[in-house]
Amino acid sequence: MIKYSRQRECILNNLQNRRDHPTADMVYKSVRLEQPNISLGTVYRNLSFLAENGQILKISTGIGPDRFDGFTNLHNHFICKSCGNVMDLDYIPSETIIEKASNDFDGEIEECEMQFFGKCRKCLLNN
Amino acid sequence: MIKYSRQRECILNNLQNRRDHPTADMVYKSVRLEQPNISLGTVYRNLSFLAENGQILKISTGIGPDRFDGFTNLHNHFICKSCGNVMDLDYIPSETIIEKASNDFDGEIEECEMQFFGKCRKCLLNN
DNA sequence: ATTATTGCAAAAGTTTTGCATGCCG
DNA sequence: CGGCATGCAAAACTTTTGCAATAAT
Repeated sequence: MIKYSRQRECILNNLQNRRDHPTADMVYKSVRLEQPNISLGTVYRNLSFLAENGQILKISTGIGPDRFDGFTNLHNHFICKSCGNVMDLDYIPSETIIEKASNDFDGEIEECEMQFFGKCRKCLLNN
Repeated sequence: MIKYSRQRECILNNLQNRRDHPTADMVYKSVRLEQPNISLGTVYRNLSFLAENGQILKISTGIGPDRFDGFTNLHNHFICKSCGNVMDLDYIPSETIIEKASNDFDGEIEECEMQFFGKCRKCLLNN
């Protein structure tokens, strides 16, 4: 049974009101402005909880700590290999990817995520 | 200037002779059978080196530690949400994904990786 | 009253790094 | 010889967890 928690609500609100893709620690620092007593452990616990419930996305980029995204509409991510920042990419292939990929695979595919890597505009200019 | 190292060669060979997607520690344990004095730090350093040089792939799954892949031909990965194992998926969309995605994006996209999530055959049966 | 959730702090786990030594070119 | 690479161990970082206290139903 799931009980309401002010901390969880703040974390979800925080993620839904920003367009970057913060780390757990960034969420922690930001939420602490409203909830000064919240602990980092609680942030981690709720981020896991919300991600498992599909209310947020967890993004593992391979560059630094995991990132989180409060927007769960269908989209993909670009990851800058230079600065590690994550940006939204609204392009979605027109093919029915999961369906086609399932033909090749002996198990149950539920989700597909595309990650694009390269250099963001800012890092291109700073070279 | 890059110098030859027996350790690096062993690590690369090890990855190219297995079809799983081992963690750094798994590579370490395996390579240590031939190179008993190799250290975990050296394994990490060389895995990073090889991945940056495009000789191997680094895979961040979001479930446990990073995985590595000695096969760099174009393919994608399936990640079992139950056991965390990584498997190859040879399906490649027919669209020119990167080209199309670049239209939406203000930076330079170099690579695209697709990760499929779900349950592998083994985990489906064990329920 | 019951139990999910929290705060705190310690622990676990992964990856990086400093430094003296060894090995390749 | 000069400098990259290694082994070792410590450190840095990220994330998880145990437990007593707090808060929601």
